Amino acid sequence: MKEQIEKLIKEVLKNLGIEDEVSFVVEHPTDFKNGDYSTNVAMILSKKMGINPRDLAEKIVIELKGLPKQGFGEINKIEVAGAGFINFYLGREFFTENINKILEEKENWGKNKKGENKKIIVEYSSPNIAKPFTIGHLRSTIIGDSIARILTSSSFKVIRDNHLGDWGTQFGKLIVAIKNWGNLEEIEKSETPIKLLVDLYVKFHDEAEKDKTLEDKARASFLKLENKDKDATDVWKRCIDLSMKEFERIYKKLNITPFDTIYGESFYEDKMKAVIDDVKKKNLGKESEGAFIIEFSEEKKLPPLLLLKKDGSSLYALRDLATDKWRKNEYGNDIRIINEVGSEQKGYFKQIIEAENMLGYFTEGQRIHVAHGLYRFSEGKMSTRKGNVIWLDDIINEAEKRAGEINEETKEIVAIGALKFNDLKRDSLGDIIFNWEEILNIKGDSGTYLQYTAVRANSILNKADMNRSIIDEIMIPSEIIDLEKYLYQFPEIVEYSYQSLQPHHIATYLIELASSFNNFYGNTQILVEENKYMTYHLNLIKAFTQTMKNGLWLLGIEVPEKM
RNA sequence: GCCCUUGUAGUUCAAUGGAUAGAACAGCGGACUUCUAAGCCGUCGAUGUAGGUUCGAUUCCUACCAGGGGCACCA
Repeated sequence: MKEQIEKLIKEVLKNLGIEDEVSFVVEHPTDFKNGDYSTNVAMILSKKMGINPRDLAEKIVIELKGLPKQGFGEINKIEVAGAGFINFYLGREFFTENINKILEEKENWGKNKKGENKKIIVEYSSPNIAKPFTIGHLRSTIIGDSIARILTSSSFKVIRDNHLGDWGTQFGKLIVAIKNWGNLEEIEKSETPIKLLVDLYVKFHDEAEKDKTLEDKARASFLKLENKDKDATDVWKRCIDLSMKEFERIYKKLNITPFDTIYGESFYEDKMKAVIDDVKKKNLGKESEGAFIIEFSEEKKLPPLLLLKKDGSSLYALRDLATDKWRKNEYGNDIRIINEVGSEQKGYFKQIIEAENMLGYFTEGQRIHVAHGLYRFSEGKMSTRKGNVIWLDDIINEAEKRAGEINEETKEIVAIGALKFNDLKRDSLGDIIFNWEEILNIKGDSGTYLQYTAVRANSILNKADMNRSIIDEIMIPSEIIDLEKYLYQFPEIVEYSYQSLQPHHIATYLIELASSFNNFYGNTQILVEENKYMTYHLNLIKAFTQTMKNGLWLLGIEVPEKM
């Protein structure tokens, strides 16, 4: 439609003797009452031509109306408005056709698309072994899962990768802590093994402030691990088993799509040497204060990237480079990679992406860091090291308690929906100040509102199928209603979310969609007999239910049977 | 010090350079034995400051103010 309108306008400009390229746009006005499409062409041109924009717009409209009819049979009305906008109003047939399309698409929408072999890795969640799964990890998990779903619906072959933090000096710290103050057998028998491991991790940092040799001991322990020391490896493996059990339980509870690959950092342990070789071959490496680093050109304004410590053991960056090199070999040169990771790592990812360019691994745009802000207390940052964290379990329990006060049966699905929506409704870049009331919101702009509205629409359909009820008094409205217009925009919203890799556009859209439904059907009388308007309404409600379901699927929010 | 990022109603969030800045919560005021109250209707209320670019700026640019984050052996 948009292209059609653009074509018509270009034709008119030609007729008016304007030959130059004009960079006008055709778009949806923000307000439905300003039409379905709108163009600013008159405002762009008016200055150049020295004509009042409204007069020019009128002129263009007259020309438009003078064109042969074919090509814009679906346009009902063309109007000049505001400062010189030309607004196009579409007729009912157009929207009815769209609703029929939605009803037909039912079975093969989005998630069932085969994919056109555009492979993309979405790396998200990536919790650290033996650290708590707190609200901090929640964001990457929820947003990453949603982005993966959006990409799937946009015909990508998505590879969901959980890049576990199962390697690094932290394990040295943990091994030292277990040796000094813990007992692994007892931890394994405990009901809350992860909490005990975290306690030890926190204790390590407390003690390390008093005893400076502890940090060195931790580094030594990690070096042992890298050298495949038997005892160290045993402790490491047992910690991983404990953590994985915990993570799997949480993913299931959160309705996160199962990962395609779960390769921890340790998986890439033997793939790092190849990167060092590449760096040396390209002469990009340098020794500095005993460490092995990559330096960037001055105009990049990036600090050097450390690959190896002075004791020769590896750093995060080297493991990441090894990871991406391996992925390229495994999935092909065209593979795209998205890392959904906190914004505090923005600078780091700039370094990684730049380094991979220099190494010739990837080209511009192939590697993307999707950043999200952090959950914070109003007093400051959450930190595992300091022990001031909020466990995800506590949040889920509290959310279920609140949802359970209204309906015990649906409390789990509602609690998770509320939690997820609260995250997905906002631009992910900003920080979130932790607040119980906000995070567990089940009123107003909430996942619960969406679930509830979807359930209610479904329930109308069920009653209608039983031939008992129908919507009365509302005949077919003479004007196109907002609900129809919102339904039409769904694919564009998904496309926009995909382009910007921002699920929140879908979230806010769904709120508007649901409101427009409630606005129209929220206060309706029910009749017990059929009438001739039934098909219009039932199709509209069906299309609505279907779109809500698709939209909520993109956010990873389930719809209960009843509420 | 350098780099990144965020400032929108009392609060939590929207807004693809467009039209009267859109919701929700809280506040105030309503409707109603229903498919639906986890809802519906009405009302009050906002772009950090100062410039610039533009026909048009919450959006782009500059400076300032105020938060948050990063910057060498953590990840």
